[in-house]
Amino acid sequence: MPVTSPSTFRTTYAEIAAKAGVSRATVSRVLNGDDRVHSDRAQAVIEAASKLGYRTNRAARALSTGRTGQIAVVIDDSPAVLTDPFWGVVLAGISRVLMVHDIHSVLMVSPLESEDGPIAHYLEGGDVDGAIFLTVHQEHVVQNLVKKGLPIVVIGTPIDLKSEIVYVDTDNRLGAELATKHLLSSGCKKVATITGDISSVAGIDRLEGYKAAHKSLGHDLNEDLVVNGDWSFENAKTLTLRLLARNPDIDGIFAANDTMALGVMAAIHERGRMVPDHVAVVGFDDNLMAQTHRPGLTTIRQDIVGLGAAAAESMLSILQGETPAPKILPTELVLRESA
Amino acid sequence: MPVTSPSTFRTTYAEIAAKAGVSRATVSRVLNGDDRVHSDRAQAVIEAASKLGYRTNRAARALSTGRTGQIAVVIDDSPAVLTDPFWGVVLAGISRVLMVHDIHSVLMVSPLESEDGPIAHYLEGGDVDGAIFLTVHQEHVVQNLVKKGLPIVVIGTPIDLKSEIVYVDTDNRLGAELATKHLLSSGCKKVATITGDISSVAGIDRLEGYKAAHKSLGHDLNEDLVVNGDWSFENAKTLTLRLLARNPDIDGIFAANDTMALGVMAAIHERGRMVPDHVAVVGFDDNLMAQTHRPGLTTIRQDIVGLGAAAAESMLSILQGETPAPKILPTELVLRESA
DNA sequence: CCGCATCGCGAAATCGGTTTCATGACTGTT
DNA sequence: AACAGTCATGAAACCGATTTCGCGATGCGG
Repeated sequence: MPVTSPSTFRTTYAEIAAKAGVSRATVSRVLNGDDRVHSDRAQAVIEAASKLGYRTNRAARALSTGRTGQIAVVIDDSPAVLTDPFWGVVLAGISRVLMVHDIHSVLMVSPLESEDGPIAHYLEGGDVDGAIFLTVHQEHVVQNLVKKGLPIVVIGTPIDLKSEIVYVDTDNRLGAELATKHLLSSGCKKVATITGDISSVAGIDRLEGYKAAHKSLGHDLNEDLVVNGDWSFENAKTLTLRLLARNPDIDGIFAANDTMALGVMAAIHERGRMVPDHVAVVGFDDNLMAQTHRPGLTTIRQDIVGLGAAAAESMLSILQGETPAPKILPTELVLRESA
Repeated sequence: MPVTSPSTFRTTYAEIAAKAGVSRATVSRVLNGDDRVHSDRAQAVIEAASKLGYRTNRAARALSTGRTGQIAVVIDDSPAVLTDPFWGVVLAGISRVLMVHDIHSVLMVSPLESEDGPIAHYLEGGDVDGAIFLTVHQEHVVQNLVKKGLPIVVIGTPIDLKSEIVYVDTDNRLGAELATKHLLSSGCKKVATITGDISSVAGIDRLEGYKAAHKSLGHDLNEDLVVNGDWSFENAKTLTLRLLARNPDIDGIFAANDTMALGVMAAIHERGRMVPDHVAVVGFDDNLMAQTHRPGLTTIRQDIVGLGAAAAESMLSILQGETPAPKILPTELVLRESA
């Protein structure tokens, strides 16, 4: 149907072929870097293509090769996720890498409820060559897609299926250890932690890092100082108030993310105590709020762009038939005023 | 090239046609809702398609119809943009609407420097049916694409080309007026404003709203109380310190976004003054920080998801050959502690 | 100088829907 | 009962790039 679309002006191989005096097959070979073409002919093709302003028609190529040149990026459609600046930056990391390889990122914002939900539906439809998941609640859905042969990379460590799913993640354990060690070695005697959601791997790992730091520095572990949070500001604040009431002599708190660290500081202030003089606080993530809050939040910086880039690179690797090992990215302690 | 891809198992019209005992043409008609097919045959086709788990091949369809069923979403690749939670939410709004119409969002994260930059390149390539721009610095680049017939929607009001570009925006002027009126009518005598970047339309409009509120409530406008910021925390803080030094009796400040409002509050505290007792503060956006900061920030809420959804709907409308009018979304005052 | 392997290249088939066009069946009119 | 006009349907062309296949030309060994 000749919908008079903007693409009316697109050049095709036929035109290039005519202009360069070769066949369409040769045009294809040249433009795809097949070196078995005489250099003068190749030159002619390249010139013709550039003069005519040729753009390859991805649909046609996809139909012919079975590869779409597109990767789905799947994000959970919940306010908590989309509101988090974290994912925007990850997205940028992914997009940059893929774009260099002439691959488009197709955004799918939707709850990945079930195996036959809309997302799984789309992904199985063959519209994309693979999928990168930014958050995974339903591992078996992912596993199912993997089994069907769809190249998949997950950002964040899987709980059960570490060995079956390609993933990239921040070194949560070591980061948390760094944070806790900083508190312990800068003089704190009694360091508590507000954990993240400990049904998530990140939550678990950051807690383990906290414990490892104590062990490694020869400090006793007091289970009373470990409080299970849920990554949110309000909850962390409430928990901290309760924690400080029970243990007034706490002089350091490691919050498993920055948002909670702000909640922790709010609670400390509300109790009339000072950060860091009375209680030192360290967070995790180094998000914008860590920088803009006063006092500035000492925290663990993740390489967020790097996380996205690593995911994209793992995807490229899978597409080339390899099976990349999980990638764990290092973290870094950022010193500000809070500890 | 028969790359043994996951899509090896895809059903085609040929198989459905065979199973239903009709021709491929008829399959196409039925699956595209052409009602000129006997209902029993149509039924047979539908059943066969569902039994075989048919998924339409978008590449094939695109090649045939010239429409890709994809819309580009273009975001500026700068930390300031990607770090802003705002855009993630807009993205969700866009994606939701488009997905309902079976249109994919292709993410393009890149600086849109010039008319022959990579983005313009892609967009002209015909890989997408249209483009939604989340931020626009170079209006002429956009205009150029519009002239070439590419359906385009811009989020945010254009500076020069209001009449030539389809856009959606928040009612910045009225929102700012609301904010300022709230300050003035709740007893503030001397209300200053830290503007956004006044080379942007949002910056200008929010400033105008500030002025309109004064006029409307019969307050004099003191140009000394208008300070040009740049949307950033640090800058706002510095400017506020200077402002308060010059005008110690300021008792209200309207910051043109929440990030700056936090900077304003930081400055106020640093001067040993209290929010809102000494100086009341109102922001704009209602982002996460407005909610988590203590004291809670009174601010103007934008319907961010709505902004994305409106953009997507305008795009759909353009794709149907219409020329939608600009859409300006209403705002709402959110009362918290800061004013 | 001849035969066989190699090499560059074009003709044509292919990917999977969509759409035009022609055909045969059927309806209704006189 | 014959004829024009609908109508549902299938055969085939088409979208544009890729790739197989085979042909003619060249290069090499003997």
